[in-house]
Amino acid sequence: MRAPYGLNILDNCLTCPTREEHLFCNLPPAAVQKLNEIRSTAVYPKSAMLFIEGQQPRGVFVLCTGKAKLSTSSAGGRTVITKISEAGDVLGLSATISNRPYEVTAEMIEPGQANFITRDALLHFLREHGEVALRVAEQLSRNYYAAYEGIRTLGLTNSPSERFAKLLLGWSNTSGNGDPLQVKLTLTHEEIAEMIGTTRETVSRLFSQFRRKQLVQLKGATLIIRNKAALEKIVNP
Amino acid sequence: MRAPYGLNILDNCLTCPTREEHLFCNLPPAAVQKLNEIRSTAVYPKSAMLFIEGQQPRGVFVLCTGKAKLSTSSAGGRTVITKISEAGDVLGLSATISNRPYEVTAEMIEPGQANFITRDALLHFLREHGEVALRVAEQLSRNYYAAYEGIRTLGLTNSPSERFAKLLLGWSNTSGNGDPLQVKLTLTHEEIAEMIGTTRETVSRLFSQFRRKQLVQLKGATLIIRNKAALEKIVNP
DNA sequence: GGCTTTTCGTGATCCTGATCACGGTGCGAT
DNA sequence: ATCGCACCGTGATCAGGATCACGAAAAGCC
Repeated sequence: MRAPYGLNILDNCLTCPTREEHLFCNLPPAAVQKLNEIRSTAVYPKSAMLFIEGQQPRGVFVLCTGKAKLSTSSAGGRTVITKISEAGDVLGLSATISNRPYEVTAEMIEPGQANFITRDALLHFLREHGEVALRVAEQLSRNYYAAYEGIRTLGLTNSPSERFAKLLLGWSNTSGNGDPLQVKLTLTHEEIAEMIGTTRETVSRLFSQFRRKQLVQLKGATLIIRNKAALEKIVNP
Repeated sequence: MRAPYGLNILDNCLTCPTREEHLFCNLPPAAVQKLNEIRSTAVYPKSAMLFIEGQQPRGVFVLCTGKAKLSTSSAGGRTVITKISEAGDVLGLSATISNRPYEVTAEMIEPGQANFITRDALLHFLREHGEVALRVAEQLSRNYYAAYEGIRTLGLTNSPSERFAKLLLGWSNTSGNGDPLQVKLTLTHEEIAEMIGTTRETVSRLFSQFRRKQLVQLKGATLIIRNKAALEKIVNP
């Protein structure tokens, strides 16, 4: 089955290859079956908006493939990216549960597919499947932890270089492969800047600086971590 | 009934004066009754620690009276205060639900009473009272929102004066009385600094500066907001 | 009431990162 | 090919806070 943007469409949650790993995916078959019925699915191009900060919550999106960035902006045009979401992530959960406006904007940065579940259907489903409600609470707790991690990096370390090093290390842990550690870069400097609360120029300079110090090396869109220990020392001086 | 530190002890959730307002308090009588049975209560002096960041979660605390500050620290000794909790707040909820270490330290800054519910008892209670589990999810969502608000202020406004003005306005909205708006100051400059991610000295200077500009006025421990509009202009320039 | 301890006010210095500015590079569209 | 556009690299400048330092004021404590 083919879709726009050269993607395969996943048309059944029960046979989804990443089913085991995530909330709403790793559930008793009966529940997944039910989910499979109440969801609708769509494929989104790059820079499509799933929802926008401040909108009334329509429901949740379960990202099946692709990547999305979650961000929040100020009136002054400043933006913070709070998370890069990947396959399996549930977007808009807290807003939908609590019926408050979406607290972030979700924008695709790599094209992909997402399932949508309306608020009503979700609440109805949760009431029928009490065991899943607790899972939701756990997921919300995890989100909360992640948010806290954000607060810490933004609040406890007010030097961009520290935050930058921390970000690189985070990447090397989650998506890093092999030794030397390689990470594929998908974000622009601008976006990186928005993740660590600084400016595009500073990110550029940090890259240069880290390259000069042999901490990292750049091969096209691939970042190679050359001196992990030194990076860790920057984070915890 | 009298307790140490000159406080009255509240010995029954059903007759608690703030029962109406908060999670775990505003519940069907049967549920409150049950809660009343599984909780234990204690009175804490100033600077008592309810729990410490990184500890395995023992359970949740429901603050009945007094105030507590929630903070998180880095290895480098830097500290951020993420919230000042007041009567009715539930502390340690997300850690307890998800069984991860407490993500913050909770320290009393005004003596008060707190009920404690062990993790096991809470989970058992939630499984018996399914309707409360959703309430918990809602509460977690609210916490999450609050955390987001923190990220925004720390990430979107990197000028201490902006954050300071924002903090003052926040105070005037929640605890402000009368016109001119009066707010009782209970935090030290150091603590204020930890709330807005700056240093003690900068907070001192900001107070002076705001006083010189007639934005606020200080009468002992009482802060009077003289020019709310100007403060708002600092926040949204 | 005197003692220690915490908290506050403010000056002087220094340095980092924001901001502005401009040219280079790479890539997709036509 | 080449035009256009988004992205990147780097220099120059500048201000706002962090940091250090010290004394004054206020708040607990016998």
